[in-house]
Amino acid sequence: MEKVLFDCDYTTVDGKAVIRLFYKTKNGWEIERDENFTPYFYAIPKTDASELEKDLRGIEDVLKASVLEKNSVKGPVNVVRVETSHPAKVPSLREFVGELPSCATVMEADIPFHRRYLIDKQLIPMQGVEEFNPTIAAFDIEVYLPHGSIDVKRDPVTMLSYADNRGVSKVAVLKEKKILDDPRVEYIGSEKKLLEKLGQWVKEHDVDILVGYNTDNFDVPYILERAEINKTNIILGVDDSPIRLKQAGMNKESYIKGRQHVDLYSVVRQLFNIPRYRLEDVYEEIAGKEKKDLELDEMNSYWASGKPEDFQQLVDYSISDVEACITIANTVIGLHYELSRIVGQPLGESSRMGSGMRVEYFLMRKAFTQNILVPNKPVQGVVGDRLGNPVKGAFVVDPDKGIHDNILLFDFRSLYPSIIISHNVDPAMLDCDCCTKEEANTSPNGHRFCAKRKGFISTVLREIIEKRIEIKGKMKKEADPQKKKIYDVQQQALKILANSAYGYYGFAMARWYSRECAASITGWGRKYIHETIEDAEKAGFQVIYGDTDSVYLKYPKDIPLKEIEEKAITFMKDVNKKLPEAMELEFEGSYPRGVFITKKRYALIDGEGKLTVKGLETRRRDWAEIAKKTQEDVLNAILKDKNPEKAANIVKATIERVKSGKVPLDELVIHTQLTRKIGDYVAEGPHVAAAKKAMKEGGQDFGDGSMISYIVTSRPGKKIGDKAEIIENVKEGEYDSDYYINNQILPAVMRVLEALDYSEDELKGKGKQMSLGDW
DNA sequence: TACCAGAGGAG
DNA sequence: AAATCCTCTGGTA
Repeated sequence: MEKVLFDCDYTTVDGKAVIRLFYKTKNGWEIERDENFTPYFYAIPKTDASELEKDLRGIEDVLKASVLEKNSVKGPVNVVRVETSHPAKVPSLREFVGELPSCATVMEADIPFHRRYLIDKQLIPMQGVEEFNPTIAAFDIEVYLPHGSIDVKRDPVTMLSYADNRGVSKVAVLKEKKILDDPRVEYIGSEKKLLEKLGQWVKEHDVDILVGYNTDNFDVPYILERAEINKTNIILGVDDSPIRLKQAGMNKESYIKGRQHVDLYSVVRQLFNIPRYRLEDVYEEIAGKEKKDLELDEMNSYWASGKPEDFQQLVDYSISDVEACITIANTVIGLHYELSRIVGQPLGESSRMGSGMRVEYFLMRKAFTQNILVPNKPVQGVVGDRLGNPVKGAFVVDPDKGIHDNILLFDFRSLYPSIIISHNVDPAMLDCDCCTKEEANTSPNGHRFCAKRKGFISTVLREIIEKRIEIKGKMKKEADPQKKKIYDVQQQALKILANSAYGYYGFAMARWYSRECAASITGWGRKYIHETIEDAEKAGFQVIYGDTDSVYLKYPKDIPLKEIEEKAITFMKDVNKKLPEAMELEFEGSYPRGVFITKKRYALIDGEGKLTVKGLETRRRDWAEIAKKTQEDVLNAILKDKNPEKAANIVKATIERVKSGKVPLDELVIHTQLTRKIGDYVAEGPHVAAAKKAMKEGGQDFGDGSMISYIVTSRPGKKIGDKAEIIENVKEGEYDSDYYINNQILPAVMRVLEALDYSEDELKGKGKQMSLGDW
């Protein structure tokens, strides 16, 4: 690999767009230019393409108009390719062309120019980047906040920290005089110079990928505002351009030319399923250990005091943040190199895409190679119609509530992707003329898909799945752990893409949206799970539970486990014989014991004694830790120790502890997210009430998306909301014991204990004694 | 008691 | 800017 493509954009020279490609080579950055790529789109004729072509000739801004054939959903069509000189001219020109009497519509006029270039030239960013061993650096700012609130106009940046994957860690501070002997600290008297340090460091260390945590929405906007106040620029681009901030819906995105900026916050939110996404939470999830943390008032007093020991705390904290970012980057960046390659767009852009956009750019790239016309993005009214017309989803079995022993779990491997490729589920294959009713793949809801040709989307999905199998095979054989890791990341990326295909068909903003496809996929899914349940029952199994693509079974008679397993294998083989070739029911494992509460809420213990909990409070972030922990202990007592008495004692002891008033607030805090602006709530729950109070009294600002961490206090009030206060405003011990006993611990544990009634023989009558009154 | 809004999980 | 199904709480009438 001679060079790696990092970025693509265009500049304007004499009114003409010039593409720039940013390559990293062994000798540094190289910018290649292409002056010969012109913006274009397709005009679709009402009737005759040559008539439309004639109408287009001589129109101002039309450089060239030529008839050519493209493949549409309805088959080959003649279209007119319209070229113009500059991307900025496209919006007005496409409107004008679209209004011509001979023109039905325009297509592919809504693809950003630099992305269009990468697609048309089939260039792949990040190809071979691993061999280059790129320099990844993290940055972070601290602001001294003596006023308790943050005001970018008033409060300067006091610290700027930096760490990279070469072992450099340092921090620039807004203090003139040396305080510490720590060689990592640079003392800088002016904020202007402090801000400029970022650009100097990035250049000095020749950073390839700059990362941060929530840098899009905090650090970069803050730095840019402070830079403006200080009349300076934040030069980070390899062409010496400043970092650029873009409004993207509700959020901001920031981009650097050439070297790529990745905000790990958005990356991590997609990749990990954890209750909270603060930097320390994510670091703990990855590293398995806690990160140094400081409270806001500690930070303020340490900065104000200026004592060496206090200042050292600040330095350590600030550096621990950027070092944590490097740890996170090291674990997630490989997958994002791969996603950038699959999506075919620069890392900075692909890392900020959701699943829908990723699928779309992947499909657009494939469509180009097959001369397929890319459908337009839907207009607002169409999006509204799609949203107002949801697609029926999966089937969930009402569980046989209570305790069960010797449970077997089966599930369909990649159910939805395998349905798509097995039945050729593709918008272009819908209701074809070439197949009779009998010949076509007819979905349970009556949609017919061609059985003679193969759809473009169903085919690329098949290729993805086959590629993944091939890579997994190579991965297994590979001995070198580093190469193994790369294969693993490749197969993960393909899995992510394949699993997004169904969601994409039902995504209201999708170009290739297809209600018929989405409904057919879930329709087939429901059919297969229903048939599997029937077959299991016919084979003598009891179906305890099932959801979408999984079934939990048990054999009701008391026969040896070995015989049950044999019957299970026979059942599975029979099911698989009937299934299309790409589909497969797999045996996932067995569980000695489980308790099923309701749909999507149950717990299982495996052969090693490991507890799996689904949907119950233990798994929810909007329940207090004390309720979650007690529920988990009770589940273990029942499923692992088979000892309901122990469960009862756990609950009694916890309640005593709560009553004593000595439970730390950490175990009582409830985390609930604001999912809209505070003024937009019709119903005011406790978290909203707590947030409102804190905003009124403390001058804090909780916007859309903020996590509210509150305590139900012992303060007077009728509603729970009256007693709810954000944790920062509550003293230890100031909590409402009755609330935590009656509304947190008891509901959580009783849900589990009440299920015991279903197997009284095992409980030897003890279940009956455990009612709410006994406590 | 019945109903709604809201949150967050499962697959 | 991927989808739907589902349970449960707190507030209100």
